[in-house]
Amino acid sequence: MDRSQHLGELQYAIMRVLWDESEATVARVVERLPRLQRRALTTIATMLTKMEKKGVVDHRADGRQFIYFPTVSESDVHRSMVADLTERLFRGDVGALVNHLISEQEIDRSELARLKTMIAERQRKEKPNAR
Amino acid sequence: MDRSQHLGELQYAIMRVLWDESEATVARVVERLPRLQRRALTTIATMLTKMEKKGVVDHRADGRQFIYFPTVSESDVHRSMVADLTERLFRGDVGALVNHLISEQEIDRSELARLKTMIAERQRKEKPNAR
DNA sequence: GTGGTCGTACTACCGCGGTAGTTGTCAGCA
DNA sequence: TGCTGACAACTACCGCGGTAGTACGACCAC
Repeated sequence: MDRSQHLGELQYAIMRVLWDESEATVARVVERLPRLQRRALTTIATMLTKMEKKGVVDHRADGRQFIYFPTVSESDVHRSMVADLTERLFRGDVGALVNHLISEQEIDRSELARLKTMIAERQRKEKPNAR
Repeated sequence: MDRSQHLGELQYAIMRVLWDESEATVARVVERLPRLQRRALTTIATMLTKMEKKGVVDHRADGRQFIYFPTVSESDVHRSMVADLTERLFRGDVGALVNHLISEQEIDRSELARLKTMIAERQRKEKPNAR
């Protein structure tokens, strides 16, 4: 099982470029990286190699160049990383995490209202085929 | 600034013991660690030393022994780690994270209802002194 | 064909979580 | 007084994210 598609800061930034562009050469990735994440070409190339070994990207050759593309979606990564944290910190209790978010984290009134709507929406989709 | 009170798996398990016991010797920590996290005494001692350097625990001497105690609370750590992930994955948008949780993560009907109550509760506390 | 450029491969290194053996020290006991 | 056991300190290593220099192969321009 290829669990642990946990990505570091830079790796995630690289994935963002790839998700955005669908595919890109190393040079293209570097150029699309936000200033703060910008690194030497070789660094990004190394990172991409490691990420390929990990299975989150793959590449095909175009002449001399390698064109990299993602093999996992952004929501795959989100799911995996959020689930990881939820497990670590709240023994997998998603409700406890949400509770933490609305009680301990900065969140304004309009946001709260938006969330209520989201939940109602979700309930509508859930109710009909309740198991 | 002592940011980054990000804790690894074992470190968090150690903190859990410390929060639970208020303070403990190395031996006591080992003995209270869940089976899966149990490690050699020296490993825990090393870990505690590193954690002290990081500022999440401190110790006092009792004769030959060191008694360790936490210097940060569990909710401090939760806040810090959750904020970290929110920043990384959702550009700090807490609502986006909650949205992800209720739409992508496993969550059942009764849980959904519980969350609605939590939000309503929170709104009652928020509304009066709306800025 | 020979040198410069482009681009990947290889290698090395840092920091940190994690893991634990070895060493040194001290207190209490024989 | 000298041994032993309990502890902390020190040291070393692994894996991985991150960082980048250097080597090397291929292609292009002259």
